[in-house]
Amino acid sequence: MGAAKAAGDEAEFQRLRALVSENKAKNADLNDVVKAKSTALNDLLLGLPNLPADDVPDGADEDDNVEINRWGTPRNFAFTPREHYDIPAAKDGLNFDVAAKLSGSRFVVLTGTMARLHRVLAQFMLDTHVNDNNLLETNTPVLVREEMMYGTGQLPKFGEDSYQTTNGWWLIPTAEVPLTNLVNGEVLDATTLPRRHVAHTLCFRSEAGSAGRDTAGMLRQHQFEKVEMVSITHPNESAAEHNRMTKCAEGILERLNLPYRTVVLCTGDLGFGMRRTHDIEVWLPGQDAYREVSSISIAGDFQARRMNARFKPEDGGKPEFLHTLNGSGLAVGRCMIAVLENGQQEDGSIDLPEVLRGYLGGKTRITADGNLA
RNA sequence: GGAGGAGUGGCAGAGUGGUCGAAUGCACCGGUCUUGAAAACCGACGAGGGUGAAAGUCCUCCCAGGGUUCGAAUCCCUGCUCCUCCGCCA
Repeated sequence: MGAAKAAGDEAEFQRLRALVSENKAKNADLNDVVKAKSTALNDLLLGLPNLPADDVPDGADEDDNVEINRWGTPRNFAFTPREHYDIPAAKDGLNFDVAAKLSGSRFVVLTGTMARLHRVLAQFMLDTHVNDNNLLETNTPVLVREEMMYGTGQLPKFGEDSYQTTNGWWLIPTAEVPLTNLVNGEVLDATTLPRRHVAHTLCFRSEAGSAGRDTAGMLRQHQFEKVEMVSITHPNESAAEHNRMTKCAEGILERLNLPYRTVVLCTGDLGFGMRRTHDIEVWLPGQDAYREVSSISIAGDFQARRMNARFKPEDGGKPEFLHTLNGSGLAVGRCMIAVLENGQQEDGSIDLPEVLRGYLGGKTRITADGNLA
């Protein structure tokens, strides 16, 4: 038509013009149909969970998880060990009442030695991951766009578990969201893989559906701190990376001399977007139970597909989807609970792990009245 | 928060309604020249997807999404991002 116009052939131009106009209406109708159907299809696809890896054990719930590692021996207590919030050395520094005044239930105000221990634990974790495990320290926003929550799989199905600001940002429930979405929409050079990030962030969770569970102490909070690891890998490397990350997390507990066990989640307990998940559970003598301090998962290409995150193969082939993995390394608050409960003494004081001494001015314990000594 | 301006290939930067997926320069790549390199010169040179054994071929893409039009990089609307100024704040 451009040619006809340029040649000044007005008759041909008008004929073509009418023809196009006619087809245009049909086209518009068809486009509407396509759009409606593809939106519906997309919604369905976004609601589909990931496929478990072949070696994930079948099972209905957490009782069917399979232990794959156990480290350390729980101490033999000559007295009945207390829960963290009842230990004299910790009691005054964990203030749930004043936190309730400020913010409501499931919050805590830490003061003095508790605040310092909490901070120091996070720093110890970061230092270990950066210096010994070669992860890239990363500091991210904790408010993210909605599409990032789709990218890692929190949305569309699990919006009620997180918080959203009035202008549309989401508060991250885990640093997995910003760290993984760093590669959202990117085509990476294969030679830059793997990418290994670690970040210490606040996390926010509504804890919808957990009413009445773990309400005592600081085990389950709306706001907590976590050191998170995220690896972006070539598909061939992701399985090995999963084990590497698990060791990184386990290493933190070993250095802190805290007994733990590692389980592989069965199909029934596996999260929406994950192929295989290892949970690391630390021994809490006050509860006489192993409790989760870390969850390390391989998403395969599940998140990468949602994010359209790809890499260019070294042989120059077409871009392929990356694999993404994430894991806590570790939940700071829960880890502190373990330090408190495992180190408690009959006199109400707490012996601290050796590795923290350098962070605590050489001090080795918390006295029953809450001071470092 | 207010007022302006801008988003084009790896980078810079033309293009303001008609064979534009897009000038030019730089970078990169191949070659000539050279003992070698540089310079100079010649050539090639955006991305994603479909199809194909390959050569090729088709589709989509000028921040994103809508709209106007027979036709949009170009006009309109919305969003996002960046820049400048003012305000405010850590």
